[in-house]
Parts: sequence; structure tokens; C-alpha cells
Amino acid sequence: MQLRVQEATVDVAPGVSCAEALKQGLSGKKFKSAIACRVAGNGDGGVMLDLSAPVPDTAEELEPVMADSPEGLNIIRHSAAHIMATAVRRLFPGVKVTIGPAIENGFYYDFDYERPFTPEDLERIEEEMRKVVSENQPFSREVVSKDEAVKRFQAMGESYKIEIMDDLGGDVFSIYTNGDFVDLCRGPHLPSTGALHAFKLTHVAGAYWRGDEKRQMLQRVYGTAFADDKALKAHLKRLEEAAKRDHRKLGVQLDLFSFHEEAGPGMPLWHPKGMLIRTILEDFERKEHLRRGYNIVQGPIILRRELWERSGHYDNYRENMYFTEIDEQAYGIKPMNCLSHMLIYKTRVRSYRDLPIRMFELGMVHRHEKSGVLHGLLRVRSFTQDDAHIICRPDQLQDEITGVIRFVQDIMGLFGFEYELELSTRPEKSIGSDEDWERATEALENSLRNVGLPYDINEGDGAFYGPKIDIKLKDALERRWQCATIQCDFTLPERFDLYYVGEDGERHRPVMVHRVVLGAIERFIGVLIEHYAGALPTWLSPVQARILTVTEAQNEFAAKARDFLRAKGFRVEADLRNEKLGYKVREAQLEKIQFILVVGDKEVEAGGVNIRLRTGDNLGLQSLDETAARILADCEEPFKRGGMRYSFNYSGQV
RNA sequence: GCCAGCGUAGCUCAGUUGGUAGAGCAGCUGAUUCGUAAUCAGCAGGCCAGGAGUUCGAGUCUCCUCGCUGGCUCCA
Repeated sequence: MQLRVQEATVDVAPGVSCAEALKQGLSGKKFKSAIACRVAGNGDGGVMLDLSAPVPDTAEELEPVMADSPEGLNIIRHSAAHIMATAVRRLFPGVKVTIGPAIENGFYYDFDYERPFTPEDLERIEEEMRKVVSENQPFSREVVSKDEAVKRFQAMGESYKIEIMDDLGGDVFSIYTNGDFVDLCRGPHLPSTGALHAFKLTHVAGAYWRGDEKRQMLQRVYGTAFADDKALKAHLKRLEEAAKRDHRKLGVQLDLFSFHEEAGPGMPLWHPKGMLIRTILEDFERKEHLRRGYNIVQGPIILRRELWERSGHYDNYRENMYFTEIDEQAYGIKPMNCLSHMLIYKTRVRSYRDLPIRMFELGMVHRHEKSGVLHGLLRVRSFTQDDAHIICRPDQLQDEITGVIRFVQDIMGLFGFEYELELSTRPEKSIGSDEDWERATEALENSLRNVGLPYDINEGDGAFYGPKIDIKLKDALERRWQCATIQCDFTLPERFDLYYVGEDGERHRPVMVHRVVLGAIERFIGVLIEHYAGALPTWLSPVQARILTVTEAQNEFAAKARDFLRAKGFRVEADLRNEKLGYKVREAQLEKIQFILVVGDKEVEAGGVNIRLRTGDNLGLQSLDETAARILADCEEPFKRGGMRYSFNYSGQV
């Protein structure tokens, strides 16, 4: 039999182990870091082979899997999980293992043990793992009948593995052995434990068995592993850097917002600079909604409880709502803005000619989120949605959804965000006819296709009243946060008896689309801060420029220059303190101010300023007019960049 | 809500085996008038998250509550 490893051709005997085949292939020196191999060209695009398994006779070509490829990293990390389980079983007799997959940037394994693991345990486990690695135990694969597998796991007391097999179904299972540890596993793995070169355990956490909060809480141990030490160190360094971009840290440093135990958890308070960012963003949004044919409306923060009963929110989300009572009347503090919008719709009879009606509200809502989920600005209890409800005819649904997706596309492009789209379909608990669901899901999917954006399908993850599209952004640590969402709703128009008069003179039921673009302003600003590491684009910066004097002799001119720029609408401060220039520069730099304008005797004489950017670049002496032109150009730059569907003309001036 | 960890001055942190609270930065006062990331000196600043307990004595040990952090679950 002949095996080809990329350019290298190796002759191996039939039935030789894959590890041996790879070793021979590698002697061609083409794939120094290959850790596994794959059979290519066998019809279904190739299968991963375990290195310890014999090469099947059908094999023609072997493709190397490089250690630093996504596939290779998965193999390394999943093998690391097995090695961790091996170590844990040695250290903690009586522990039961459950599942241990590779995940983004690492791996974990869930254990059932009599007590939680401590950070000290983590160190011991890591140490024991190093021993397992140094023992260089080969991973070997066997395919056995279910009866045989059950017998073996029963003997080891591994009841979870049996439950997994029952859930998976099937008659035969592959099991992997290294040393005395046997695990139910699909594979593949490294050839042996000694091939794991760089790993680190990071933290322990509780996790429910099968992700079900009613079931056993297990101990999850997280770790990370890479092809080599250099890559591992680089990853840990990245995490350190990411921590510096944490919006909670920057929020304090830049004096944007705060939380108070006295005010209540999840209730942000906006300081002047943070509120200025919000104001600019909100102004921008109002303009963008108006130009897209939305109407701006506003409803009250509290509405009578009966209304929430009618909408179904009282039944479904009572636990997460705040209530109050006034004059013996029960009120609910709104967790959503749609009810007011529907009441506005109902104030008159609407014709088919009036639709679609798009109502936009920067609506402050309150949701009593579970205490454990709160996270800085990214998950709060009091927040403002850039919410809109589109009430339209069924035949308009598709175009309306497409319009919203394009809107989202524009905004995300403006900020240079990468985002993920998910289409969520009908959940088990839901209301509405099959026909409605199909039509709406199809409208959402068609729109996604029309716009040509890639998306994932999240089966059964829709809201109970309709399917939806979610747009997710990443924070500094690459955790995903839902921002924009587009949801179809057949229920509320029904419950509130919304109708329009059609061409035929009859009453018809409209469809309602709930949608947010930024999502919650709070969350969006949190993600923005992390995205830009606090250095916001000039149009959004609370302070666009600061004028620094070298000595007090220039204070008069500096104040004039400040007033000149302010009169043009820019947000400018003057630092007239009796401090050294270097000190003032440092402060401005730490505050991430884009334009640092230095004024000394030379500049006063020339009637200009010396421009230093936050990048450290020095643009030299510039006139005040030239300075104003530069600030403006900087404001408009993101709007002019490619990829935008509309040309904005917005400098963020307040 | 669940599991674990943490909570000392506005911020970042130190605080020996339990013996009565400390630094840097920020703030205030004064001096200094200075050219692109920290001028010097002085002053002030704390119910050690809150409560209960153990102890002659608790920032240090135990329990409860609150809050924060990392996960899990949830997210209309």
C-alpha cells in the first residue's frame, strides 16, 4: 500500500498504525509539527483517524493535521481533558467523570465529587497532569459493543458514561484507554500523553449535569492548551491585555458611570462623560430612525397591571418584573416598550395604506434579572433599549425585515464590529399557528439570504410568540453578547386586537416586528468601550480636544482658542493648571483624548496650536481653522469609510 | 437562583502564628512658571462591606446578610 503525505510519499504495509504512517511521512521533513493524520479522497471528504488505529486498507492519501491548526488544537485540548481526568481520578478516589470537550481556547472536564475543588486542588491536579504527561501513556482506541462498554464502566463506577451511551443510542461505542484511565470517546487523540507540551488549568466552576439546573451540580475544571509553550504564553498575555480593556475598569478610569450597593445591583448611574457618550449615540439614533421612516414616540415607565396580564407578560415574566401600587391600583414597571406602541396604534382606525407604521422609542425598561447574571454594563436591571415596533401587512413583512437587517449592517459597519447572526426557530412552548410560524421564519431567512450575510440556525430557540434573528457582538474576552434582535410576533396583535382595514373594506390582522439595533444602550456602550479599549472614535468622544498650556502666560490665548473651537460645536477643554506640560500630556493621554493641543509662546505668537494625537503622532503647529478642519475630518472618517450603504453626514456635535 | 472565590482610604494594593491600620496615586495647602506620559514639601483621608459569635483581645477565626468576580442556568 502506498500513502501520500502531501508531497511526501511513504510506502507502508497494510494495517500499519496511523502513528507509524505519520512518522514515516514526517521523515520527509515537510510536517515537523503534524500531530495527527487524516485520510483524504475517500468520498466523504475525509475522516479523522486516531493515530493509534490501524490505517484502513481503503486509505490512499494521508493529510497531516498541523498542531497549530484549529483541528490540531482541538485534538490537543481534548487529549488534555483526558489527561486531566486521569490525574483527577488518581488524586480524588471516588470521583466520577462525565464529559470533557475541547472548547474555544481550551477545554474542560466535569466531575462529580463529594466536595467542590479548591484553587489548591487545581495546582495539585496540574502537577499530577505533568506526571501523566511524563509517563507518556499511549492513547489506544477500541470499538466495543454497548454491553461490553456498560460492563466496563459499571466496574469502574462511572454511571454517567452509561447514561451518555443510553442518550446517544447505538450498539457499538469507541473507547479510549491511556494508562489505567478508560473513557467513552469519539476521538481522535494525540498518539500519547507525552505529546501534550503546553497546558495550564485556569479555573474551577460549578456546572449542572446536562446543563439542567434541576439536576446535580458538577465541578467543572477549565484549562487551556496549545501546541507549544510560546503559543500558550501568547494566549495568557492576550488575556492580560484583554483585562485592561474591561469596560468596568475603564468606566472607573474614564469616569463614565458607576454602580452603588445603596442604589441596587444592576442599576448604573451615568456620570457627565458617560452620559455625553449616550447623548451623542441617542441623537445619532434618532436621526437615523427618522431618515428610515420611523416615528419617534414615548410611553410611560409604569402601566397598569391589567395591561401586562392581557399581554401575557404577567403570566410569563412576573418573577422578573417590578411592581408598584398607587391609589389601590396595581402597576407594573415596564420590561418592554411594545404595549404603549400598540395603544398608540389603536387610537384610530388604520388603513392598509397607512402600513407599515414604525414606532421608535428610546425606552427605559426594568427587568429583575437573576443576581448571578449581572455583569457591569453588559447585563443590568435598568436599561434603555433603542426599541421599535413595526406594524405591517403580512405581504410587507419580508421587506421590513430586510430593511432592519440593512440598518443593523450599516451601524455595525460604522463601528467596525464583527458580528454573528443567528436565526432562532419555533420552540416547544409556543403559541400561534404553524402557518404563521412558517411564513415568518421564511421571511426572516429570505431576508438573510437577500442581504447575503452568513448565519447560524438555532433550532427551537425562538421566543414563545415568534421566530427571531439575533446579532451577537464580542467583548474583550470574546464572550458573545446579544445586541441587535429582530423578532416576529403574531400574538400581541391578536391579544390587543390590532387591525387595519384592507382594500376589500374588511378588517385584517397586521404582523408586529419587535426590533432593536444597538440593543440596550448600556450594553452597547460597554461593548464599544472594550472594542476601542476606551479610545472612542472622535465623533463619540466626550472630550474631543484639550488645550494644554506650557505656562500660565498662555492661559488667555488658550481660553480663546477653546471658545473658538467650542463655537464651532466641538467638545473642547482647556487645562490651565500650573503643572508641567509633561504632566498634563500624561493625563490627557490616559483619558484617551484624541487631540492634545499644546500652546506655548511660539503658538501664541503664531495664533495656532501644536497638535499631538493620542497615538503619539505630532502634527506640528496648525492654525485654529486648520485644527477645526482636522477634528471635523476625524469625526466624519468612520462614516466615509467603505462598506457603508448610506452616506452619513454626522460629526457627533451636540 | 446554583457552585466557587473575593470585599482594607476616591483608585491600586500591603498588613507576620489574633495584640488595636500602612504605602503609592488621586484630593487639599504652599512653593515652583516649566515644551509633549508623573516637580517638590506639608496636610488630610478608614465603623477594615454590614451584623452576630469565639476570645482578655478580631482587619485576621466561625456563622449569617449584602455586594463584586469567574462559571452554570436564564435573558420576553
